Parts: sequence; C-alpha cells; structure tokens
Amino acid sequence: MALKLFNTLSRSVQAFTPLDPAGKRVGMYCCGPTVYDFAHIGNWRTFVFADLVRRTLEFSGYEVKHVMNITDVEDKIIQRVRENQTTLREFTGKFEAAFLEDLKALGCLEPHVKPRATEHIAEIIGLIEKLVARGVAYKAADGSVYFSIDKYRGCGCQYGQLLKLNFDEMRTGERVSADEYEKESVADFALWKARVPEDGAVFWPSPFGEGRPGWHIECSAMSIKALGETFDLHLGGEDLKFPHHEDEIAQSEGATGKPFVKFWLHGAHLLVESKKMSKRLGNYFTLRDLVAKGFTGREVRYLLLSAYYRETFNFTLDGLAGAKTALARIDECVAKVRELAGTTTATPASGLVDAFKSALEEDLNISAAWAAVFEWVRETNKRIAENTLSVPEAAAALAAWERVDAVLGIGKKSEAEVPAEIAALAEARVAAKKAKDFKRADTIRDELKAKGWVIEDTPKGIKLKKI
RNA sequence: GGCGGGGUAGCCAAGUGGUAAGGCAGGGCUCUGCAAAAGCCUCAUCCGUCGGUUCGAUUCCGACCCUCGCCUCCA
Repeated sequence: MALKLFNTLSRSVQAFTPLDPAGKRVGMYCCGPTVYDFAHIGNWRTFVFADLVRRTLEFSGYEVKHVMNITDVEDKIIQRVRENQTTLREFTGKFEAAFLEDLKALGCLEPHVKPRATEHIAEIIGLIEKLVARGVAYKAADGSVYFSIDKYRGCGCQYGQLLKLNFDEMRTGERVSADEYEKESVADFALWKARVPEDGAVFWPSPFGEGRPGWHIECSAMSIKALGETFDLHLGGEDLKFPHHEDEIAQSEGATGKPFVKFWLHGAHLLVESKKMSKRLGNYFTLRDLVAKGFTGREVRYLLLSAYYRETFNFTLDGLAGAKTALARIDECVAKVRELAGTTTATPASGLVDAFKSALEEDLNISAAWAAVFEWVRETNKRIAENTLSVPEAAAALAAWERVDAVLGIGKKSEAEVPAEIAALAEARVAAKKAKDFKRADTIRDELKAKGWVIEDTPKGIKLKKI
C-alpha cells in the first residue's frame, strides 16, 4: 500500500512518488496568506488541509520540506496601508503575527520556510527578466510588464493545465477590470506593475522602472528559490486553480523550460451554516470569532479535519458543538489508557494504525480514518470497563494513539488549572456527601456546572472537568 | 453561455455491482445516594426523481429536478 493523491493536473487519483531518486525527500509548497486582514474559517480549512498533507507524508516516512509564502504586497494591502496611514511593514507585520498565532492554535505545524514577497523582489525581478528575454513577457506603454499567453502558447507551451479553458466562451464581463491598463490581450496578466501615485511609498526600483510585483509572480519566484525549478507538491484552495496557479505554471515553465510541479492538490471551499460565507449574512468567522464563542482551536481543527478535503464542507456552529463532545470522548479514553499504561512503553498496536493508514492512503480519506479512531475508542473503553486491558496492552494502545495523533494533531486537551473557588466547592460537596447531605451536594454540583465545571464521582474519587 | 462539484438518517459525513462506516443529537440500559460532556447498547428495508443494463443497482448508463463553485478580488 502506498499513498495515493488526486492530482489536479491529471484529474485523477495517482500513486504519489517523490522526485527524489532516493524516494525520501519531498518538496511541498502551499499558497499562504495575503496579510491584509485576519484569516477566516475558509482560509483555515485550506491551511489545516495543507497541514494534513504534510503530516500524512511524514507519517508515510517522507522527509518534507514545507514552504508557505507570506504575500505582503498586493493591491488590497496597499489600499489599506493608505487608508490607515501606516507603513507596509507595520500593517502586514500585525496580520502576519496574528496568522501565525492562529495557525499554531489550530495545531498546524509551522512550515519550514515562510518567505515574504517583499524580501524576494530581486528573485522576482530576475524571473521577469528571464521571461522578457525568452520573449513571453513584454513591457506595455504604461510601464508595466505583462505575460503574453499567446507568445507562451506559441512556444508550444500549454496554458490551461489545471482546468479546461475556452477563451472564446469566457465571459469577459464586468470583472475584466478597469485597473488592467495596456495589455495586448485580455488573458495576459501583470508580472510587474508600474508605480502609480496611489501606491504611496510601496514601490521598488527595477530594470523595467519603479513598481511592484504582480499577484502571481511571487509564488513562482519563492517556490523555485526554496524548492527548485521542479518540485513535488503545490497546494491551495480550489479557487486558486485559475488564474493564480495556472499563471504560476506559465511563468515558471516559461522561464525555466522545465515542468514546474508534479502534483497539484486543491482543497474545496466551505459553506458556513449551508451558505456561502459573507459578512452580510453574519456567517463570516475568523478563528478569533470562534474563540470568543467559547470554542478552542483544536475543536475547530477537529471539525475542519472531519471531512474529505475535495468536497465542499458545511461548517456549522452545531457541528462545532458536536466536535467538542466527540473530542471529549477521545480525550476521556486516551486519558484512561495513559493512566493504565503508566510509565510502561511499547510498540504501537497494529489494529488502529493499520486501519488509519489505509484510510489516509486513499487520497486522505479522513472520514474513514476517524471511523477507525472511534471504533478503537469503543473497543478500548469496553476492555477498560471489563478490566481486561493489561498494562502492556494499554501501553501499546497508547503508542498507537500517539502514532495516529501525529497526523491528526489533536494532542491532549490543555488541562485548565482548577481555580481555588472551584476546588473549594468540590471539597464542600465531598463533605456534604460524606455527611449524607445529598441535597446540598446536588446544589453544589449545579453551582459548579453554572460556573462551567462538571464534577464526576469515580471509584477513585472526584474528577473535575472544565466544559 | 463554458467548465467542474454535490444530492446517503433530525444534523454532519464515509462507502460499495451482493444488500448501508463513523460523529453529533435522540432512545434504552449500567455504574451511582442521585448523577454525569462516565461506559455499553440502539437508531436508514434504504442512498434526489424517472427509466435502462444486470440474477442483483444506492453503486454502472441515460434523462430530468434541485443545489453549490469557477470563468481574471478570492482559501
């Protein structure tokens, strides 16, 4: 068995094999955030998906170099820098920091390389020069440099590798924008945008004149720098297929003459409460919004990770509440196993790991992988209740859990400190119970619940849990 | 108009040419003074509609209905 992934290039599920002749190292690039605002839950689905891909590759024994760019210069950013009368660095720095914090809260492993567009202007200019030299880019009257789709196709290159494009049938409606100035053809796109007064202090010198990079070029320049002219995997949201990824392919292959990426993976979007997310509908959530509603990053991660990445997922607050309960069930079981195993260590028990692995290998069938986890939880609970799980078996079960959790990234629930007030109430309840004052004991239990704590009586004494 | 996803229980969501994983919610039970976000059990004669192929279809084919996305801001 080996990992199979859906490659957008071939529109089919293919066995994954890395370019590395040793079959070990894998280069993976994921289009990162454009840091003009807090990332929303839809953005997070894509980054959690990228994290799953990386962890699955590592689980399969590959050594992954994970690159995620930070786009810190772009139209919207420039606009907001102007509106807020701030500097580019100050503005983008704030949202970049917030992004990385949230990424961590969601249990995502930090990418190994996080290049910023503004720190790769030289590489970007170099790539554009190559394209100009090869005759597939031209400088227009407005001073901007554009990529010519016609010239590129004229060289025998294919434009439209990720989806079928029919330029004659395309609607060149209201969105073919007013801000694209002097292009030879509508499909052409900007590599370098000439400086305009609205850009303020945001511009760089270049052989083509002062200006700034176009939208797509930074990904080509930075991915090639970090991973080479041809690399294994490139991921992003499905909406990026066109034009962003298509243009990346054109720029990169146009400049290097080599295949750019072996596997393209695209994550589907999500709906929130069955509707397309929009601020107006009130179903637009950032991670911060959800935390304010009392949910944790790992609960959000669980929910985002509960469904197949290639299908639209319906993210709901009800679902998030369900995620909280489901996670608590896993936590409970794992905690019991851990307690039973004590300091004993063992090699992972095969049942869970095998079922989990074969599910993931089928193009990341995470739903089936979770089913394996919950079946394991039920079986394990049963054996613990029957008192038939030996210490070595518990250790092996724990090791198996840790193995699959290396992919799931759920980890342990962060144990909340029990506040003195709560501890005092719990003690008072124990005393009341001892005195057979059950009425008082129940009152205290209700009081604890109102304060967000559940108290459970176990054979070994009381147990406090934060809701 | 072009291209591409979907429609499986109250909700979310896998899957298969041979009779439907898993989670949440619901119901029952156990432990318990009573409980519990503690544990176990249970919960779709049925997979959008209508035809076709087949011994057999939710799965393959065709038509239709509904829904979502992309078509130069987009995860």
